[in-house]
Amino acid sequence: MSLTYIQSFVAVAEEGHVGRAARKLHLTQPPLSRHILALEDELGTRLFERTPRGMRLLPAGEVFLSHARRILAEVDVAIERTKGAGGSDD
Amino acid sequence: MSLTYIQSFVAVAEEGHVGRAARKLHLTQPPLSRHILALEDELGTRLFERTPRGMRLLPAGEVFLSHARRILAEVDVAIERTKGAGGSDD
DNA sequence: ATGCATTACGCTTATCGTAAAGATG
DNA sequence: CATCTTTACGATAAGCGTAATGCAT
Repeated sequence: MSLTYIQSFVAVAEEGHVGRAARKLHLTQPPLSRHILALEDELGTRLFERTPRGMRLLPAGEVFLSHARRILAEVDVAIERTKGAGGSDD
Repeated sequence: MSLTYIQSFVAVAEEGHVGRAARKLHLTQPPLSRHILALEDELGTRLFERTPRGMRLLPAGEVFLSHARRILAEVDVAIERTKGAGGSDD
């Protein structure tokens, strides 16, 4: 599991489209598509349904999405608060 | 930021010793030491005090530790629940 | 000298981007 | 055939381990 892949997943979930999510992440489609596939492989389940219009969340994907957002938010908080705690030591 | 580095940090914090933490993680000292240095660099603050006996948490390190544990626990929950949600689809 | 952490350095593995290929309306 | 995602493949970058170095008792 990797935070990069989690960020990729959230972007694709929000855009519903690998191409648009890739631009948002300053990345090209292939690596982003691989992130999703790797995540699905690691979790042992499909997260998106592939449609001609793009990517649509499956139930397992929605479950993962809520956790993914929480994880990323928690990481942001961890960074911010740790920087705050150490700022006076430098 | 990387989940691997966060796991490394928690191991070193718990062992107070890079060598022991490395064995616990099935790794050697140098990469583990680099994980900690990279984390400190990214956070812009020292997380450990280096003593002749090993590594001792600084205040900023203790702040980061509590968040780190929460992040790793949340990741575990995310995996478990997503697998559970998708298990019937396969 | 001992017991730590860190730095140097060569190698392996992971990840990227361009280009080509599948798949579906 | 148009619009997506995915696979191939060559190149770059990240990460590991052994060995050497630094630092403090």
